[in-house]
Amino acid sequence: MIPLQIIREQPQWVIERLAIKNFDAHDIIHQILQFDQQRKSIQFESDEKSAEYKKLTQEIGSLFKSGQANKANAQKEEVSRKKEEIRILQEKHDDILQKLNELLVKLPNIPDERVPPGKGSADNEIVFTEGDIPHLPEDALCHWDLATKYDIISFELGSKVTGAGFPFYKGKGAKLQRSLISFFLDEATKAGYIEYEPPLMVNEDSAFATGQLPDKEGQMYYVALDNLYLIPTAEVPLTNVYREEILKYSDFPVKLCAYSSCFRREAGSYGKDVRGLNRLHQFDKVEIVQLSLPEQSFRILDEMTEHVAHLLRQLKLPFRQVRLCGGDMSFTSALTYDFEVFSAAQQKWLEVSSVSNFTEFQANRMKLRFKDETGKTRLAHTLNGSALALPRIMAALLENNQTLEGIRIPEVLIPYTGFDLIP
RNA sequence: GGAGAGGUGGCAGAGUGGUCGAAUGCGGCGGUCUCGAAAACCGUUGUCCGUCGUAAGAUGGACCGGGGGUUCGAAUCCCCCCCUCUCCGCCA
Repeated sequence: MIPLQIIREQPQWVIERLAIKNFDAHDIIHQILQFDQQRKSIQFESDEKSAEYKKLTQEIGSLFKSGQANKANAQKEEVSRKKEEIRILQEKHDDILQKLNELLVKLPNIPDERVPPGKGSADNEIVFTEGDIPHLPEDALCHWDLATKYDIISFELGSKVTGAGFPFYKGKGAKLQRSLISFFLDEATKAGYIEYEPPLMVNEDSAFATGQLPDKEGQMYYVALDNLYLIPTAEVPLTNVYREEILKYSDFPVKLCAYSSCFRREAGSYGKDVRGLNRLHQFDKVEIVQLSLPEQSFRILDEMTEHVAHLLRQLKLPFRQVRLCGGDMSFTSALTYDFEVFSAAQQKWLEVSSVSNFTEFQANRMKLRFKDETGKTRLAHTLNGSALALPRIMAALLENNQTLEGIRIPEVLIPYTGFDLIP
């Protein structure tokens, strides 16, 4: 949620910035300003009446105390009238406030100056590409075929037991998966992130705070009986750890990480892109989250992308860093870098990480604040990144490392797997 | 799931209808004292939204788990929900 203050002070600027996200905010902003004015004047009126009302009730109190019950009773009628007036004003006020909030919630975060304009992924900017693209023989297999050949992942079993998009990992495939998780968590911990094991379901407030609700309601699995949502990413529970908190200046930076399964309905995704591990309903991910001082958040964003790049280097996967354009970035983000690895058999770049600075957008929703040096309460900034999402890493590892003898395991993972080859 | 107890300021903890945003203690911050520190003493110490003000600040309103109700008046009484604790049941 964009702080109302910003909209009041520079509405035109907000409209211009949001245009980068292909969002026409003109009407909404004007309505917001109108409602804001109305709300304030109603509050002024209501506050004045409340003050009078309070005084009257206190007078009645002291009249009763001094035994002047008759006088007191005589005043009751006027108090009731006042009370009714206040009630009506309150109702109006709350009604406008609700409308105002409904509009505010519709506005996406303001994109940073570096965000390029554009409609979709074709307009993203490649920041750099790194690593050698392996040259596979003609008969190289895609990961879904390798999965079957080496009996390490079963999509059929997943379909039978649950449904499409819920694969089983098996034997060395399962071990490799677990090794990647451990490796990623160890790297995050080394980098100073505190490890959490979060709940896999969250309540409505949490889902709202990070921006999943009301916007992406249909993307989450919902447990109706208990009114809980399965998390689409550990970002949700992790960032919500600090919901409604006021941090001290010295608490920063706050760094958290977590491994979790992630659940996404992916309604509306079909076709080639969803083949194999490319797009799943349930997948594993290690997530890093930071809370930062506003002045430092973009520097921290760089620190986080560097962390991700370092992971990919260690896994010896060819990758590129991409700066998302306005049309491709998320509702909540101010600046996002994606990382894509090259999956050599599919001949495709696959997104394995998305690192974003949400500036004060999430913090505003969740009232995550801090006291600055002068003692003033301000909104913190929140950031997060995948470090990393497992399935596509797995896909690229299988495809890129296939040899006649089997799948080679990257060196950094061998201490975790205990084997260097899936034969 | 059943029975009971309870949710008050950063923490502990008083407050059971009126002047309570809320005693007191601890902690935090500022000061006195000190070579310095501790102790002692003094002062200060919540959040949100208005109004006035460039600002510092002044001032009004709201908030005692959340929502609703009773009453001229509610932290205090009633109802619903959420959460915590104790006991019983069930169980990885």
